[in-house]
Amino acid sequence: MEDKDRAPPDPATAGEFIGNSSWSLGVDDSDGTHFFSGDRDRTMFGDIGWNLVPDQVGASEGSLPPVQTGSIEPAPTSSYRSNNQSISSSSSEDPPEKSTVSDEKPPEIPSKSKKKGQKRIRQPRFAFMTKSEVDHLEDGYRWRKYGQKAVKNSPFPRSYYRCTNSKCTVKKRVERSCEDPTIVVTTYEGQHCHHTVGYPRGGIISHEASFTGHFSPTMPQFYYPIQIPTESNTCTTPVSQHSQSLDDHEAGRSSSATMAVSDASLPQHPTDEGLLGDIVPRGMRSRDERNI
DNA sequence: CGACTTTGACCAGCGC
DNA sequence: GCGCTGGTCAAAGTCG
Repeated sequence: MEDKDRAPPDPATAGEFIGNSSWSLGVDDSDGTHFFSGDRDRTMFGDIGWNLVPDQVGASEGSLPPVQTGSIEPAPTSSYRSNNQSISSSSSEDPPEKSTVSDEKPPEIPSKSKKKGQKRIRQPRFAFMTKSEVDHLEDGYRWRKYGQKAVKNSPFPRSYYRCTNSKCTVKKRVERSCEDPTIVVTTYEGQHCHHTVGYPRGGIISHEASFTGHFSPTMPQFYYPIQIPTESNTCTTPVSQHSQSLDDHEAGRSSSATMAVSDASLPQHPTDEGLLGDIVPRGMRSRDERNI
């Protein structure tokens, strides 16, 4: 088990983002979900929630802070199991500086206490799609699977994970696109109130880590969004329109790999402010970058 | 032995 | 009200 945390990041498990160089932002009215859209390259992600890393405690309790801030830190890597199939992400259980979600306990979620009459509180959600052959992408945190369900109109089951940190209420949902089985859709809910397991051994970080709770400018790359239309729930990942471009890029690749579109390599990006700018205040970014 | 996964059952929300 | 579906629980099993 220890080996898991020490193993070098596995590109295959890290997955590959499906990205683009042109994108737009839309909103899915079904549940206040925001989706980024784009049309090229590999990285793709959509904001299925209201924010990424709400700074204030309780922000996730329904309120939707317009700006997200949060702790930014070196992202981690994780580990993988020997069979290379069931990968668990490593994570740091220690919250050295719970600066952002500190003082108070994380928002209480009636997860375990499924008491009658108690309404489920939705946490901010953020989803992205990754081209990967493995379902569970590593993101620097450790997750415990607590459920799996067959999804309507999809041949692929959906897995439910919870952060192993007892104080952390973050959950994530992993499922494969019904239209493009090579694409894994990961949806995060909530925000981590702790740091990741540690710094990446090998320097490769999964994209997930950067969005789950600690948008990390330390990572040399950012990802560009693609549209994740969600007209209906029949298929959470209608990525067909992207498949082609993806395939083009993926041609020749045997499997998924951690792939990031670095700022530098994205000339057409809306600006490196783009998504990042919407999420992490410039000041914070620079500050953290200095910590690299 | 502890951590994690699997899996069936249960519960709540939602649409009809 | 009823049925469907998503989400969660928790016991049992697996693995290192």
